[in-house]
Amino acid sequence: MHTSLPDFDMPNEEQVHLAAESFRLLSDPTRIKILWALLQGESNVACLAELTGAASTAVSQHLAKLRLAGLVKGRREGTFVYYSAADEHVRRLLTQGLFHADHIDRDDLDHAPGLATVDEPAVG
Amino acid sequence: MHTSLPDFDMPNEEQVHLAAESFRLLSDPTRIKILWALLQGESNVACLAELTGAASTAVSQHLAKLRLAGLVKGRREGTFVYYSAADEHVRRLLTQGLFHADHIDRDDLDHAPGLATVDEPAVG
DNA sequence: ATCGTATATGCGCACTCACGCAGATACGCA
DNA sequence: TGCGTATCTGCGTGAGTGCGCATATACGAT
Repeated sequence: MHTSLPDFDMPNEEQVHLAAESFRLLSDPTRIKILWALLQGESNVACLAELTGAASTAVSQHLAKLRLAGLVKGRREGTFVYYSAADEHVRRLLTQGLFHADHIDRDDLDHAPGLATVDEPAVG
Repeated sequence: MHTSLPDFDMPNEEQVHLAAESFRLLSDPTRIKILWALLQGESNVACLAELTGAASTAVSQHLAKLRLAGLVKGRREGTFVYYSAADEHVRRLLTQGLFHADHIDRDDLDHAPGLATVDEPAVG
């Protein structure tokens, strides 16, 4: 049936699921702004709310999810909680996503597929 | 109020939105499998359905969304439509996401379970 | 102890999404 | 022309999600 690709390499179910979960956490504009801000320095809920234009409660809920996923970490100082991005993976993912957004070649028009050529120069 | 960061750099609203949309498209396990398969060679709906374990209609709908977003492109050959990944951005994003899945440091549970070191997916 | 601020959480609503089903469409073949 | 296969699309359903509101908690100050 599906022929081809004898040595086909499909990631583990769990790995796929985790990746999907990570992407899902990055699929919200408010969370992207929050993470982008945290990549430039730690901040607290009120500050992030102002920077992102979202309500404090919304920011807090977003931070809770990001913290559960391990994408951000919090440091309490008095009544404030200063958050910061967890690691460089977040930066890479987010940077790639935003960079990708600048290079999107949309063909949401019908775009009859008469083309071929799947040439893919090796990635560095 | 939010002090700090005088030269704070926040991406455009549109760029954030586009990035969120891209991430949202990558936030589904079935679509991740589809894209991962297409990164290793072009394939058709039935083949992808078998590889991913999803129904043909579901795969077709996923491919439609991915095509609208410009992440995949289709080439018709008779009754078959052979899909392939659009560009290297998809590969980089997906690879980073799957690679990131291996290095997640969750703090909702004390630590990740077994998950025996799956070597980084060989790209290119 | 009480009060005020900063943050977190439970609840409800509106919205989106993935999936399955059925029907429509495109293409090759006779 | 008609038939069979591959793919696409419209509709309904169940599950998930972001947000706002109200409330609860944590901390410092008095």
